[in-house]
Amino acid sequence: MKHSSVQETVEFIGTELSATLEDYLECVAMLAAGQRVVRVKDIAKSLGITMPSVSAAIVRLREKGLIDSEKYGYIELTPQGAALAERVCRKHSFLADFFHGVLRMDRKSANSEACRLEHHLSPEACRQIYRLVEFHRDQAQSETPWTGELREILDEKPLSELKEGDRAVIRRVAVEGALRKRLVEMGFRKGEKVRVVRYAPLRNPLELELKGYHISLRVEEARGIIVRQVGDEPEEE
Amino acid sequence: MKHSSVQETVEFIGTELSATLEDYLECVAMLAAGQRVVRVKDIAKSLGITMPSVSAAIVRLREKGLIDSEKYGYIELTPQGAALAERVCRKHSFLADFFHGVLRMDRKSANSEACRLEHHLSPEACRQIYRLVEFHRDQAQSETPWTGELREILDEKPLSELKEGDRAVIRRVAVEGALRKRLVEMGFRKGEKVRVVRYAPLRNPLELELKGYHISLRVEEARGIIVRQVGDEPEEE
DNA sequence: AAATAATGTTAGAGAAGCCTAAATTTATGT
DNA sequence: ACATAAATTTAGGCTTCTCTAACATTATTT
Ligand SMILES: [Mn+2]
Ligand SMILES: [Mn+2]
Ligand SMILES: [Mn+2]
Ligand SMILES: [Mn+2]
Repeated sequence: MKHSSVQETVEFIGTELSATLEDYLECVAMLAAGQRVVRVKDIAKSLGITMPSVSAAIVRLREKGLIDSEKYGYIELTPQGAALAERVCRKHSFLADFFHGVLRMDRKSANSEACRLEHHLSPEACRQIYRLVEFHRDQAQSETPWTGELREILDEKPLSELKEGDRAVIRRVAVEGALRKRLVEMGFRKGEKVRVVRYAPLRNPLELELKGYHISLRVEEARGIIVRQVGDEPEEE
Repeated sequence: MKHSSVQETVEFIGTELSATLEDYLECVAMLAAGQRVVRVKDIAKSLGITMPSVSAAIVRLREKGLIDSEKYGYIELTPQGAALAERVCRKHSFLADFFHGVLRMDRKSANSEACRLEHHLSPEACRQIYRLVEFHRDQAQSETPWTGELREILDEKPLSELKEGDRAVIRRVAVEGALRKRLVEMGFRKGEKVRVVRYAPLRNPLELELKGYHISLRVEEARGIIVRQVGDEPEEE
């Protein structure tokens, strides 16, 4: 109701949504999948935005024929809206797979990364990333050596980036000179296990556990110790 | 001049630029590298934006202490501005490497892709992609088999996506039934070379050259023929 | 069946970013 | 030097997206 005549489904061309509106659509789709009905309140909560802003966004989406709702009522996607939401979700999902599965970021970061990028990727880039993810999964499954090598590289990070409670194995001490000598003498050697016990209030120094002893290190020093995080990520696929 | 006291360089915290402003900064840096002076006109032309809009953006950037310029005068980056621009450029550059070098997109698409995404990637994602690019380059250099396999996969595209004049080798016919039989009988077989002679005004049908003969195909039919583009991309690294 | 609470909409405002049209300033040519 | 051209800024307007405060509707209690 609004368009007068033919070609409502065919006229699918001028469908260029802003990143924001795509997120609203995606959000509605996800909520709809988990609940009977979707309300302004749910969207507001889920996106961390006030209800009036959501209300206004819903109006914009309704004008584009992507959402169907009546005043004070439930919110539903039109078929067109659902189709678009589905597209966004697919992008989100395989981008998250890329960041988590291939690039080894934790699920949460991978998701937020995906949700920021999903609106800016061209279809071609999507396709190529999708293929890369699939290829990588196949190769990882057949345990080709290169996927292991890559993982080793990707899992390296400076000790200073761990969070409280994280455990890691030391890979190398990436500083030279006196500091290196000091660190090595303290026991920071390849293969050794460390655990972050606690950050001081200002994140400096940080307290570590190494071979049963507790050691304090300044963040600048910890930055030079390259570790491989361990124990995390219970692979909740 | 504006901030009254200490810590102008140290206070580097609240430096969250919008995607737009990052692009302005990047643009100024690039122009500055290629010319003696940068003017509003140059930026406007380079970004495809009107001069008044650029003027306004310059004001916003000057307020943030990232650009130094006086009315009707040249535009320069402050040290802080240059530092930020440099960061954006680095992101752009290795993202472009990712899309071109790893994902096999053509340079132009890779660049525009990179320039859209560069503003939305977290530092962690940046680092991981950077590592992936490096790893891939090393592996491709030592000609490991998997990089070749991956390339084969990434280079596949439907015949319908080629542009006029493009040449390609057929990899497979990805349809079943009568249409498949017809296409195969016409000569669309694995290993055969094709060239796109011309698209009809409405992009349908498209005229192809196959084994010296000219053949017309509807786009829907061409979509089912998976090819590997060839001859393009003179590797202008 | 009120009264109260929860939810949703309206009104109004502000920041970013874009535009066109109209000054204003600087550069250039004779 | 002065007229003209080019570049820049100002002024004013528009869209998108956000917010708070106030009002309206719907749901829940009592
Ligand atoms: Mn998103
Ligand atoms: Mn998303
Ligand atoms: Mn950019
Ligand atoms: Mn860029």
